[in-house]
Amino acid sequence: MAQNCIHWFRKGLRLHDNPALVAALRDCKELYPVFILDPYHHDTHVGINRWRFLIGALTDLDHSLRKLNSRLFVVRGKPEDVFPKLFNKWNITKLTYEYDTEPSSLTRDKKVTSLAKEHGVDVIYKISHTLYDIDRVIEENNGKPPLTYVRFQAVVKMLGAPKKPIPAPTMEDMKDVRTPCSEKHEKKYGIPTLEELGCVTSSLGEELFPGGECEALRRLDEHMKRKAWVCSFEKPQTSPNSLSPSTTVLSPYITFGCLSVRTFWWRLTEVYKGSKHSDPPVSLHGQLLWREFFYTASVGIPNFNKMEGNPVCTQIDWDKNSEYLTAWKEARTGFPFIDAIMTQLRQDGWIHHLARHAVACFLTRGDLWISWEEGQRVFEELLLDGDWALNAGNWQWLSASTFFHQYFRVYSPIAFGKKTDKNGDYIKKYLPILKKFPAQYIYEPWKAPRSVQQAAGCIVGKDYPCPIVEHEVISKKNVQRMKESYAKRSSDGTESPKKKQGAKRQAPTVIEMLQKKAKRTKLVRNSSV
DNA sequence: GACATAGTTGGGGTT
DNA sequence: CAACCCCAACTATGT
Repeated sequence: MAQNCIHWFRKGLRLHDNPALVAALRDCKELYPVFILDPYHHDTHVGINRWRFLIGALTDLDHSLRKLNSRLFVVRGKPEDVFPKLFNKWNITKLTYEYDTEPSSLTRDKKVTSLAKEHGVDVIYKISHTLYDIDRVIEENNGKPPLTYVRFQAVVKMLGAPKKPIPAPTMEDMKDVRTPCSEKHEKKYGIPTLEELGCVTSSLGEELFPGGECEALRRLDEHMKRKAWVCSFEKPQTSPNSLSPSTTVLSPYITFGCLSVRTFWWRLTEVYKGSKHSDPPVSLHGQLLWREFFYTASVGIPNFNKMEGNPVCTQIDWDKNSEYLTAWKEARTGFPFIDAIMTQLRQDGWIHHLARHAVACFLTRGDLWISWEEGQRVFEELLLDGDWALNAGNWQWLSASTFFHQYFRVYSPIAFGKKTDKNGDYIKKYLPILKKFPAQYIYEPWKAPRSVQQAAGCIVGKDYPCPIVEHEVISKKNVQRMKESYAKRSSDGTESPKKKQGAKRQAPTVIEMLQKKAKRTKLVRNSSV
């Protein structure tokens, strides 16, 4: 019963904890590890840093596969065009891949699965991108995704601890397996270069977070050695504007699947064992559960990356303002804290979670009143850890559209950063034009007297932009606009009353209600005396 | 009085 | 100081 198998790498760019790959190796004679480069799918929202990370991850994967006497095949084309050809060419009998909950992936995988059936190819997929089977989580919560973290925690508690990761395949597992390779392999199936992907490499900065499974596991080891740090980790206590990251930055590796979340989870469990440690939501375990929380929401809520047609998202009359949007995107808002963060995002491909809060609030409900969908698009392009579910979920959160509703709490683009960086060293690192400004004015350089601006060699309005909005004024106005949107939302709810079965109780008359109220207050008074 | 359902209230929400 | 909504726990009502 020897099989010819394709293991299809998409996310999950790793050998460790890869159950679908292990399934491919069972009774396998010929193994073809494939990654599909779809030029139609990938051209729009992927920035150069993300491409570079992917190339790193694929290169590392190919190296690891070579050590197992195999190779990676990078195939150019659309999956639905590519697979029928490969099935025939390699006499494929089995296709394996890691389950992906993204709607566009599900559509794609459905197509490929039916093509496989037509070609007599067995399809096996396994869950290993998330800690839990997301559909199970929703089922456990009576068919609806939890909308609060507390509720989510209660649900996963009932499901028990996540599955343990499985080890990477060894030479022993590969002893009866071969990967036929032609001499034209590099030319036909080689890993792409940035040039092939149409990237302009002249603006490329230092590679702070190189892609790949080896790098991921090395970084994981490094962090897990810091037992005291791991055990005391509390996300809200980490700084958004430290000069080097105050958190692990393992997220890009998790996004691409260079690192298994289950491996991360169980390594943390080991480190925690027998020691006092922080707990969710603020702990490192808690961070992985946040990811799971948003994955669950993204699976259970239709149109999760949009406002319209998204049943849990508050409908807000966002402005269309390309001038503001461009200023935000290109780090020209005139607020140094915001512009520094947007510069770091573009250059490094990573910014701290709280920095994301600051710029997201600023773009949407705080200052510019631009739709969170615009911000989502920019993050998707620039973040190395840009993840469909997390990006959509967090943008909804920060814009107070879904999950979070205390819209009157607005981040100040001036005060927020000062808490952890009084001198503005972070601003000076990413906006060198401001580096000679005294700390007193670094968060609001427009307030500096002309003489100070001259001494700093930076005239506001000429060398660095004036603030595009007056935060104190606009943010108050926006809170009112939020209030209106929320009012509309709740009145819409009552206009279409839910039909409730078996509602046998009559509505009380006004008099009855008043009587009841009187009774209640009386009771309260009596009991409190 | 047991049970089911509707309505009310208060506490809390990762920063 | 509360504004927002969600949820659990409570009370009230009806079978």
